[in-house]
Amino acid sequence: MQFKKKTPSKVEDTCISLIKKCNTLKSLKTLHASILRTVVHLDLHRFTNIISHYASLGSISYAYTLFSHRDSSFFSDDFLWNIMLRGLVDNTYYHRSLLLYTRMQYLPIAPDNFTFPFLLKACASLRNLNMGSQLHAHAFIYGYSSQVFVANSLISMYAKCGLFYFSKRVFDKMPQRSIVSWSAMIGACSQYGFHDQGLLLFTRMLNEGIKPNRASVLNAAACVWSEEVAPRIHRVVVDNGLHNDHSVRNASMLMFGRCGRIDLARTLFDGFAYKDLVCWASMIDTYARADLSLEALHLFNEMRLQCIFPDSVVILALIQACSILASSHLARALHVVIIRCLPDSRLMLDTAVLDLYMKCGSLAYARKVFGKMKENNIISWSTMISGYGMHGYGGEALCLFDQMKALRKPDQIAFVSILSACSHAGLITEGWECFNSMERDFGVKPKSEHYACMIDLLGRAGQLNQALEFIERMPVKPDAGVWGALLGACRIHSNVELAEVAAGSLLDLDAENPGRYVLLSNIYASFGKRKEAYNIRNLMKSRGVKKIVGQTSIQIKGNIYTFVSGDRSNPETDLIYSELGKLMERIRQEGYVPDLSFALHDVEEETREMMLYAHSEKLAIVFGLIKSGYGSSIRIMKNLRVCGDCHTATKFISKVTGREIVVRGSQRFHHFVNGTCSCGDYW
DNA sequence: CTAGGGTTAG
Repeated sequence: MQFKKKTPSKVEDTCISLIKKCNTLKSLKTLHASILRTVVHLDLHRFTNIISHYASLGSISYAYTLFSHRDSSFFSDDFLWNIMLRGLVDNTYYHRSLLLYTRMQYLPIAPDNFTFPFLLKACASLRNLNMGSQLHAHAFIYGYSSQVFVANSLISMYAKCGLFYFSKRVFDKMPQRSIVSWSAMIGACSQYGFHDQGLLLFTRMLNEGIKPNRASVLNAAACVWSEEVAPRIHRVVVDNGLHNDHSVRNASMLMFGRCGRIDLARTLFDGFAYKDLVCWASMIDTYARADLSLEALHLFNEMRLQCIFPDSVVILALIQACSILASSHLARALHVVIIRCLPDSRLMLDTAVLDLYMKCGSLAYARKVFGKMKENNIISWSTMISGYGMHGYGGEALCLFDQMKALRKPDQIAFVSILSACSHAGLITEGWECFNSMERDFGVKPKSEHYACMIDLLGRAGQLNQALEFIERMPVKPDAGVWGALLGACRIHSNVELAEVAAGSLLDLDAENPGRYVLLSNIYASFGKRKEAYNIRNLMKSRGVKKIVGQTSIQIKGNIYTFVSGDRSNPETDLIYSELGKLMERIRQEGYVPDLSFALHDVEEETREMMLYAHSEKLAIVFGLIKSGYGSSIRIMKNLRVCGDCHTATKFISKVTGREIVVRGSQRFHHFVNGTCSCGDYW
């Protein structure tokens, strides 16, 4: 590129427009050299432009070198400083930008209203609250803290650093606000889960006559979680002509999906003339979160047919979908895709895969993935710990927890993982030790979930009265999980009085959960209190709560077979039932006694026993025995908690057949080997 | 020269 000599002012203009036209680092360097050859003394304006352009082309170190060797007459120009700060921040050199600001304070140069937004952005990205609030003070002293751009930056800085109420205070005190102030504040509300407040702000904004733009509706849409509100927001979107914007359309789609209107989400999806990757990812994720695994997988196939390659977000959505299906085949297939195609974001994907393997019962693979992970964070540790917990490996979980404690401060969820692992494994002393250390050693306040684990632990030990006392002494309000744990313990230890206490709260707190009614009714039935059992079932019906049909599935050679109680839909039904009959006879000889309290109550005893035999768990196990090679283990999955009678029967089956049987219930895994179960008969 | 802005693991 050649630089032509013209009159000085023209030269300067041309020069700057030439600088701006450079779109590669190489062309900029050539131009820079030729400018230096032609002009002896580079003026401030051109110098700044060159630095700015080096930064925007990514050569921040070059820009910084130029800046450091600048002419002494440019020394205290704030524009130049701002450009340098912007360059650093844009290139994610946040720390460096803050250091430069610190140096600036010792020089005769004052920050202006442009300076603060750059620096606050750096603090926000670094989550450096300390520096952020110092900058707030400086901005105040220099008189810029109410300036719209500065205040907007403060809002998002505080929001990112975890101080929602500081954001709110800045917002409330602003003498005037721009659309950006509103959308930043609404965004903060959605980030902190204050959805109603966010929607309220959005409405207020509209009432003040401010025309919504892209960002504001995106943030408002993220606050929508109810079917009634979603169409209203969508109308605002359409009325303001924002419905053709890609990101807005994707956000609307997700909004409908979140509110349970998968149909409307799909309609929007189908309406996209051009579907980008985010669009596919969002729809697949919508299906996965709605437990529509097969739809998610189907859509993924369609995506592949259009030659669109998945990214980590798509894979995460698929992992979610597979965890419902619990297919270890699919898990491995996905894992292969990750290893081959997605070397980035490995921590997140590996953690998700780890969790998936655990949920599919592939403990060995999970362990392998964890062992090979290059880095670990609190999430991956917790995942592995709760995975061990689900399988009843309390010792391994504790060992891992100890290792983790040396490296990271456990958070609330980490404690849920370890406490539930202790309760699943019956490690009572260890559980108490963990619980006591929470607040004492780590400053983590126990929440309801942690108490629920402890109730489970006490219940397992049969200390039901202590469990109740513990609940009464809880500093937080016991939730459904806590009472549910007590009710479960009452079922195991046959305590109808306490069951009634627990149910008293539970049937209000968790009124729409059918499992609670069924459990209580079973407890009554096991005490022969037919009338009470019947009443509970009636209460459930009158409240319009539908019982979830129990079903068990088993995978044979990549195909998934599902059974419900008394199922006769399998083509090999006759064989299954005749084998089932033989097997039941065999385990009876071994000492199995059917527990009729798990059958329906209003039929004859003989029929009840037949119905018990035909429970979905038993059908799936028998099918597995028929279809799999001798000696191989059998894996089945149930959508609900495993039935007590099936649990007993499975123990006997594992003994008489010599097979390992792995059952995934809704709460945990049961490994049956030679007549015993890993749960220690507390499920 | 400045702020907000679609999907992401326990």
